[in-house]
Amino acid sequence: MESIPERVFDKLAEKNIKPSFHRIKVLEYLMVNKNHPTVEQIYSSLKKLFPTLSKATIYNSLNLFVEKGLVQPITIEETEIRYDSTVESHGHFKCECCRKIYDFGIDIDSIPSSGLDNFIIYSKEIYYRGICRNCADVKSSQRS
Amino acid sequence: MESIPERVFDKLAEKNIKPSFHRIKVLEYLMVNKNHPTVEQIYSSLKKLFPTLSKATIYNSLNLFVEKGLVQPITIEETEIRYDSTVESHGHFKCECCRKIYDFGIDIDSIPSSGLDNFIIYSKEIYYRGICRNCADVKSSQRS
DNA sequence: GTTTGTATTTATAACCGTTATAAATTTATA
DNA sequence: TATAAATTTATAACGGTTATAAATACAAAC
Repeated sequence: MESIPERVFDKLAEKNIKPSFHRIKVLEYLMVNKNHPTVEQIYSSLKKLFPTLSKATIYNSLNLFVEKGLVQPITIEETEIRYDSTVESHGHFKCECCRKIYDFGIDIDSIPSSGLDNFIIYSKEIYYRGICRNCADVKSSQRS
Repeated sequence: MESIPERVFDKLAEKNIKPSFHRIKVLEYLMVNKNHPTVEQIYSSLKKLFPTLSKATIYNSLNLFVEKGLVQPITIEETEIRYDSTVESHGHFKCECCRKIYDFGIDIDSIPSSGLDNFIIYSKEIYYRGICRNCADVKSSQRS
């Protein structure tokens, strides 16, 4: 099993992205923090380690990663984009109560669809919204 | 078969939304124009008919409709929200070439998922991205 | 028909995530 | 070391959305 720093280098090399210091740190952050962080979250975390960091660098890096298919943007929020370094098939669930975004298992490619004959499909995203188990538990215990 | 004006009234009544003049016009617009319009598109169209219309009214009406489950917001675009008066199960495909958003048939509820035990699910959205048939045709004919 | 209170609409400022721009810095190449 | 190219920084600008307060429309009570 490769370590994360090793996998960061491999992923960047695989997509022909020059492994600059900041790009490495941004991708590493995404691979360690699987909680679908926003630009602001990535920026404020890395800023503590590297005080000269600019927010534009986060945007530059992420936009490059998305363009190259290394990272998936999650548009489940209306206000800001979240990012996920896992591009394999899975869904995202947003709890309307605690606002947390959960991954869940789903095999998107096994789902039959109609009306897309001769369409070329690059990516598929599945978003569910509702109340997560934790919040549902709290609510039901409050009720009793 | 009910006419659209009749269905507009029924839908509003069903959700206990007072049928003000502007709300009727906004919902009617969404039910006639099934092309997932943006706020700007709705506003500029209705503005021609009712010159005193304010854009805030469009936002107010749409936010109310979404809150009441009458209309579905589509967040497939990174920059702006689109709206769909069809809340029944279907997917949205965005062409990266012509930017058009297509509906397609898919039975979301038949798809097995894992990791959401005891989660309460309110809504499901499926977004595909790629190249639509029209744009794919143009590209392949250019190539030859 | 007034009067009074409430809901809706209008107009506009403010907010905030993102993009654009240009200067500064770093990195690569010769 | 000199030159060119790429990256990062700092900040202004952009644009979709929300917030605010005034104006208007609507409803109920008298």
